[in-house]
Amino acid sequence: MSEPAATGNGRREVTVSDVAVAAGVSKATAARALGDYGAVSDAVRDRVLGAADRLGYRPNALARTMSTGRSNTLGIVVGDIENPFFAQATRGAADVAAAAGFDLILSNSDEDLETEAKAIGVQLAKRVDGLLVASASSVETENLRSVVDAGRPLVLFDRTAQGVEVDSVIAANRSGARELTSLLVDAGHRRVAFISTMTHPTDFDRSAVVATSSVAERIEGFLDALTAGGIEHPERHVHLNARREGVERMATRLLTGPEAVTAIVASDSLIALGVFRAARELGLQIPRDLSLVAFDDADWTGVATPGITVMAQPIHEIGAEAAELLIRRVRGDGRPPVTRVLKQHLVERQSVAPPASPG
Amino acid sequence: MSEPAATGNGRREVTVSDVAVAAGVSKATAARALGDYGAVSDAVRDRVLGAADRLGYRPNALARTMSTGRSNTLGIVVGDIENPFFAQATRGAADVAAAAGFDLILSNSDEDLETEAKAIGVQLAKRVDGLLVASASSVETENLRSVVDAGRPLVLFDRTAQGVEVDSVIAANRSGARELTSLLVDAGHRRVAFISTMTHPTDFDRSAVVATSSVAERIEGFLDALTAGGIEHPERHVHLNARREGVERMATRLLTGPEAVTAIVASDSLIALGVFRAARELGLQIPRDLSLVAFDDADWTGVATPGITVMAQPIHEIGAEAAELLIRRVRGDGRPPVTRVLKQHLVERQSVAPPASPG
DNA sequence: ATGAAAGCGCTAACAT
DNA sequence: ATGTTAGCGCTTTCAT
Repeated sequence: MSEPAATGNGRREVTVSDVAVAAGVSKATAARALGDYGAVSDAVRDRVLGAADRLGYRPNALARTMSTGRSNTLGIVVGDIENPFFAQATRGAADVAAAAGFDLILSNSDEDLETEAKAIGVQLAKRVDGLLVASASSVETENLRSVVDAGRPLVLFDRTAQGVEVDSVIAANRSGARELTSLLVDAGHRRVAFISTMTHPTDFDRSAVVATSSVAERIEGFLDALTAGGIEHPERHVHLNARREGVERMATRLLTGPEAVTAIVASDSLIALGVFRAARELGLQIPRDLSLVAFDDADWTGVATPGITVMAQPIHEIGAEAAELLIRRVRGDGRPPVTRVLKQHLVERQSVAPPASPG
Repeated sequence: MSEPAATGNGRREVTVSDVAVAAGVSKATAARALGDYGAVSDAVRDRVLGAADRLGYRPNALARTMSTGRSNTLGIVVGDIENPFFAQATRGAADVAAAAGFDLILSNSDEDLETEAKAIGVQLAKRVDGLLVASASSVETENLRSVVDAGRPLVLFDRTAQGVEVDSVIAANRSGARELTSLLVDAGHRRVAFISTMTHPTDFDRSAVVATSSVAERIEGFLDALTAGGIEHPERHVHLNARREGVERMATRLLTGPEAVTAIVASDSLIALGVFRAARELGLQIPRDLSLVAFDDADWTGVATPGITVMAQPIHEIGAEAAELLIRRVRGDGRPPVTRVLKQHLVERQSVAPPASPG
């Protein structure tokens, strides 16, 4: 340990001790003045603060965490910060955290369990006071259990997890999907596809367990609507693994041939964008040749021609609410876990019409 | 310090000492095995690792940082993570950081100097090994100086800062703006407006110092093109403070009345979106009634009707390159600071046409 | 109100 | 190869 507290350029950090010496008081007194706790006389406080200022003292949050056991930091693990959904949810959480005096550490899981495990490991190692996670899997929950086992408060958002008894904040995906899909069915569509990028080992069948609960619920709502519309084998209309095949490629496949679909429900706005592009590429007009609806009121859905009808989620609020619940837990709230379900709302635009050739 | 290492639920953390005792070795040996450094016999390593596993040992990264002086963490301060530009740049940086074994801590500055100061303070307090920042001001640089003074490596991205001698990664904004604006001027437009949300105390005049260097450079390029086109008083065509007035409101103002502009250069894709909406609201057709160009190849610019002609920036690369430079500095690179200027490239779509009533 | 000293969990000399 | 010990910067008893 030749230069323990040395920075890259070889300069040593200014510590409480340095300030104490400069102010002619004990370390403890200096620390009290600097950390704004305990009792310090005004005169001494001024002297200490002055010295700190002069020396350019910067508190070491790590050392503080070491002795107090609290980091005043929350962690958040999202699929991909570039996804506008996660960006907005993160912003909602960050604002609440900041208002409560907490910092936020962000990690991407890439919707991959191993990457998620690493991300969580890092956060735990950094001793965050609590963790917000949109888990890569609602079924394989060891990653989440490890957080609970480590004794750290955990709040799930966007997705719940089976058998993990913690607070969760999600949207009413099933009813939202039902409403969205009904628009299509009621317009007369029979060949309707649901597209998700969710990774899944096989083709979808009714007994399948879709790893992400939010997607699973949307599928349920979708099936509800098809069933209500008297459409047989509704499960055959669900198409997963769009990431593997490529959204545009899958959309192109579904939109061509004798069995081409006349309507599509996109599981999120990124998928809808791929479908939109594929349709344009094929020379198909929305809504004449294809009716398209999606989740999330992304920027482009309002300015595209035609505007896309979407089910909007209160994304900021999801993040904010999750952060609020987490902070409450960090502060010692011991009530039984709650699951908050936030409403979605329909934004009708011009992307839905009856099918050209009914059937 | 009644329960120093206790977690929220009162459980005590498992430490190196605990593992050492369980494995029947000294703390140092256990630490060596756990931290994967120093020399440990295979037999002992297995024993230690086994014990650690059994006890559920989780390394404390904070303690490690305390003794090594390195956190293996980089900080990044952006204007707003919800802005796709920053989301992408952050992702680029995060990927490079992760590949090099660094974590990333994110803060939003809201393009506000005070908030930025706080954010930087937090990062410094957490002893990040280095800092990436897109500064709220390229002119008032005390925040950045404080980083340099603290001896932490600093890399600027998207924006440079006057008199702060550190690595920077920016895009070729002036030439990009010149090219983009020339499209308009060459098409015959004379009443062309440049819109930015940049806060500025007064109306723009030639001597004004625009706080954000990237915007300042875009303005220069814009003026270059107007001047080359023989347009007088080009500076009167620059409109700042669009955030204060509201982008749509400002666009509406500029697009109506006898002096209505026939073309607009939007300083970023969010502004362009506001202009697009305002135009639609006014019943103006692009490009017949209004030619619109912007920076950044955002999703919507490709699916809107008509497609918007944009100057695309290598956003990921900006973040990635910045992170690379920073990591190099953290590792001790002492070469003089460099400024990397990345090329922009034009994506021509259908939003530019000659003005309806020339002049 | 102030000071002395111990301790947070870890690493790094320095022995052995 | 392993153990002993000091120390990172801070907070917190416990005295005074």
